[in-house]
Amino acid sequence: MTNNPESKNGKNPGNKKSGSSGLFNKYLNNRGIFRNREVLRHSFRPNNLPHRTPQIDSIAAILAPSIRNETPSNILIYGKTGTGKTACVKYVGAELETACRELGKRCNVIHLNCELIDTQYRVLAQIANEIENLDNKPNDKPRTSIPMTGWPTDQVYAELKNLLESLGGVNVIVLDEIDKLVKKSGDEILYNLTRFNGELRNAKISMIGISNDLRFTNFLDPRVLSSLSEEELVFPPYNAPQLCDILQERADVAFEEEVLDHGCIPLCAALAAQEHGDARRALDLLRISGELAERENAPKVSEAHVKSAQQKIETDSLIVCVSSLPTQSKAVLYAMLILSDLNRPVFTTGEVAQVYRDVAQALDVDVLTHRRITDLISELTMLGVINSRVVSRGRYGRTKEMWFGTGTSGIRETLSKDERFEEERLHQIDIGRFRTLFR
DNA sequence: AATCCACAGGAATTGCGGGTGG
DNA sequence: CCACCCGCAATTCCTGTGGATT
Repeated sequence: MTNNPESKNGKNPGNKKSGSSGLFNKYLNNRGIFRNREVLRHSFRPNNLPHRTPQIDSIAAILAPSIRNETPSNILIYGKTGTGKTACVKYVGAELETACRELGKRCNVIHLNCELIDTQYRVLAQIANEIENLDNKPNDKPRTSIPMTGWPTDQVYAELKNLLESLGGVNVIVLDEIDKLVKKSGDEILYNLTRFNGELRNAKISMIGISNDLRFTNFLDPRVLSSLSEEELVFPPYNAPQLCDILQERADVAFEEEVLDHGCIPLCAALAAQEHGDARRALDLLRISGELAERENAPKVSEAHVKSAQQKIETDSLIVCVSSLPTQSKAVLYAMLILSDLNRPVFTTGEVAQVYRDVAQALDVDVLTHRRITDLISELTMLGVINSRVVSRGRYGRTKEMWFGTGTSGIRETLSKDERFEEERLHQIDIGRFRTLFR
């Protein structure tokens, strides 16, 4: 989803020996824009999370019993992307671990990203392996008594139980993106995890589920739900002023003195606030603005840079979106391109369907029905590739008008990269016929 | 006021690939 | 290994409809 243009930044040094070409000199002499660009990445964990104090306090209060070796309640956390859920949980988790260590208690926080670890087996195995290697020094070679595949699930379950029992203490298991896990593998794992506490004498476990999807509880067994959501927390989206604070804090570290124009941060915040208050988006904007300024050797980051960064993010995501479209949708999109080449800024479903027929035949793919085309058009609208609205033209029927938002060049370029859209085939389409047809 | 176009878009159904349990 | 099921793309059939024209 978030593609990092970072890697494109590296210039190819060619075949010359390093240091001799002078290729990088202009970057060396340039007084940098960035002091520490890493701070702007979403993987970076700041040790201060503005506007999340209430949430942090709640989590801390709920987890507090673990320092007295008691079992904390399970927590379910909701919130859209970029609202700081993961950051807050990691922060509190780290604090809890250090607090316990000072008291000589054993308490582990195990963070699992369920987007990667998405089956019952992998969850159990991953927990076991993490617990085993908790006390390792950096140079110790990791112990893996449970293979990543091969064992029956109940054996893994038993092994993990032994492991927990032998180590003791409170274990907080964080299931990040838990909705992905449940959608893929069901809620059986969650049920099994809740059962652990009944079978353990020496150790305790507690769960924190983090979900982007507010409706995901629909997929849960009521018993699992009631146990998992003993406590519920909602992370609301940030508003523009709050995003400003977040950005300011990181910008102070990330950029050199005085390189940011005054309006940059408020503008980034405003643009990101329009899109559901996503802090990641705001940080991306700021970082890419800086990178753009750096690349063109500008002394400062201006609001214009922010605007082109916004533009870049938009076209980048458009390209990713279009290139991942199924062939049929691409064919529909290509039909629309033909229409717009005929100097028709807006076109109707019927026209698209007619042109599409020829496109599909030229591409040698199945020709879908009109009904299906309307659905594909709706999908393209949903994805923001095109704009559309239903209009009534009285005697001349009721249809859907559609048009391209920003220029077609990005779309055209992306389509031409699809091997099935070779020019040779597309030349078979009789564009002249349409020119006379729609007049 | 009645008509009627050119579709929108809902419901039911089919066909297909991938996964699952026996 | 096969039978089965589920999710999804796609088709078929269908009813609904805003408003210029008659």
